[in-house]
Amino acid sequence: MDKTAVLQAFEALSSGIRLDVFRLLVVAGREGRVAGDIASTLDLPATNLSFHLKALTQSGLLSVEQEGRYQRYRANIPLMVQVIAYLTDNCCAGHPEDCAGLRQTLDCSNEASRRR
Amino acid sequence: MDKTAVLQAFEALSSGIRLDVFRLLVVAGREGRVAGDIASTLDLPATNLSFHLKALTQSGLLSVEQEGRYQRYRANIPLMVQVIAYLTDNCCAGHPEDCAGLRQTLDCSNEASRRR
DNA sequence: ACAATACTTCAATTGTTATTGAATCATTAA
DNA sequence: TTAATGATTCAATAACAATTGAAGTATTGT
Repeated sequence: MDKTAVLQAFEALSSGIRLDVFRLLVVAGREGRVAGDIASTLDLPATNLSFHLKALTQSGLLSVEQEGRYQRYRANIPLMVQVIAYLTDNCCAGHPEDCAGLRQTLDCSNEASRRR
Repeated sequence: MDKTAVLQAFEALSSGIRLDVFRLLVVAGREGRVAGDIASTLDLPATNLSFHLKALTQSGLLSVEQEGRYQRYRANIPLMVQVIAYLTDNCCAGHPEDCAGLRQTLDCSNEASRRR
């Protein structure tokens, strides 16, 4: 994973609007959401949302697919995982207990995470 | 975990210098590193590094401790974990297989992660 | 006490990012 | 084919972040 890609991802996530958009699409999963749907959910002018969707897409965190006159956006989960891996790389070198919470937090197949 | 805290963390990580600093300290672990040490490792002027250390510290991603005339910085791993949790929250609702790579990637106590 | 070292703050400049309304493009419905 | 809808682009303005050198504060060594 190269640093500039990770940086672009963090830049993309460092705006409140884009963070909301991305999280919305993380939850939406495979189905994704079309732009207008996102705009009304987050109560944003189309022009401003478009600006942020472009930034997120250019960072690679979102993908777009055209559906007639709609644009369907989806979160790129594998990229998200790679970014996290880059950040946490070697995080507990010598002291695995320091980041014990990490595995637990991220085991999204367990009960606790479903309750979160 | 509140959104503004997460945003501050992403803002902090969205600069190449701060990303390098943070990762350096993630690897350094409990021991941390003093400012001058970080400056020489990353080849940065003290004044510029100081600016970025302040931003990282204000975001909560770093802690500082004074040691005589030195300032020792450490990564705040629990906050990093919370930020990741916020981002990945509900990431595989209904489709656990979509983020199967997540658990594996982040199991830093396993062999593969030590080799990364 | 004085000088040196470690680091931070300040102020000025430069560069980058966000927001908005108007205009545009593409697709669908009448 | 004309009108309506969904979405993006453009240009202008406003807001914010990064870098630098000079000055300042705190601690240690002589």
